Amino acid sequence: MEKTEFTFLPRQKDEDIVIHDDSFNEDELKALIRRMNLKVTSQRLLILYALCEGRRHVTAQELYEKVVKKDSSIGFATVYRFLRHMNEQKFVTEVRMGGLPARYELTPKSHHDHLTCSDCGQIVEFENKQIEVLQEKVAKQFGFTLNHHVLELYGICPQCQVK
Amino acid sequence: MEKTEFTFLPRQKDEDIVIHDDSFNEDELKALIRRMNLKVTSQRLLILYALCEGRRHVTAQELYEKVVKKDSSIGFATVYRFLRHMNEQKFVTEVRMGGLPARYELTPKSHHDHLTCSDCGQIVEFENKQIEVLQEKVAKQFGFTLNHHVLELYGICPQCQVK
DNA sequence: CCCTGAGTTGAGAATGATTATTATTTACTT
DNA sequence: AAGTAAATAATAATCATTCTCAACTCAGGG
Repeated sequence: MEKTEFTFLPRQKDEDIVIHDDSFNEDELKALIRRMNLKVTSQRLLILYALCEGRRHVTAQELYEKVVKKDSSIGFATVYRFLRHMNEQKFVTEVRMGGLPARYELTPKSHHDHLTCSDCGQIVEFENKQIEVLQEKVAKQFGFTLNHHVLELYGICPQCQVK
Repeated sequence: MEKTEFTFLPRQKDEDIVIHDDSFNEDELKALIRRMNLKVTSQRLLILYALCEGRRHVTAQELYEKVVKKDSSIGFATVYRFLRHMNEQKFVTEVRMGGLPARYELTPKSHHDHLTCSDCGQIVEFENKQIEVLQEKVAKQFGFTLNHHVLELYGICPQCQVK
């Protein structure tokens, strides 16, 4: 288990996370930023920190609001810019749904698909091997070699159904 | 081949389309609008006409520009409004890709997904009932009611594999 | 440790797609 | 034909995101 993996293993819930000083330490975050050929700044460290420790699938605004609490002088453009960089370099993945604001997650090591609530935007992740096998089958049927797919399910979540 | 099906059978290429006076006649378009519980107006007829005759997957702007040539007084809000109505009533389907403007197509009678060649862009449409059943299963598992999904497979087509 | 220049930042303006507002016009009902 | 509810054009508003740019800061060499 290598140390550097932590940044790519986002947690499911806030409560799951206990940050010991040596797990999200500055050096590791700095190395991560350098790997993207970017300069290390306090702002970027803060943003990364918030991303690692927070809930998955945040919008840029949510992330900005979180980060502003730690450093009230930070600008939202900085958050957008950094998210864009990280997305380009595949360190985060952008998820878009309808016309709603984009949501970001640290790119997971293992693939998963999304089930999104059309009403509140909540995203549930899932993995289904059977579906994946069938996809391979379809591709083969047309002589394609498959290398990537997007599966997004849209519906209404239990909470929104009540309303 | 029933007459009323034409509106739901978008064409692959512009060249495929020959509009004889009796195929997209006003009465049929009017009936279509009334089926949505909307009033028949010259603007809506024009928009519908442009949608039926044009290429698939147009943006609201493209459609507006097309329609404005026939009636220069038409407003773009009218196009957006009507597209929204038709989308709500499932007469057109909205497709969003990245942060790009939404694209619309007349809702095809039979649902299909896409298998796209990452190399040449060729698109193969397919349908797989088994996958759809599994999707319903996943949604139910999380308490969601499913109403729509996007499944896009990306790979290399047989022709491009040879190269 | 300081200099330098290239990269980064914050603030706010700009953009682009889409939606809301409103006064006016139009379609359908009686 | 007259009344009324809906639709329209024009334009303002909104919302997420990107751009601009002057001021600031990091990294690397002397």
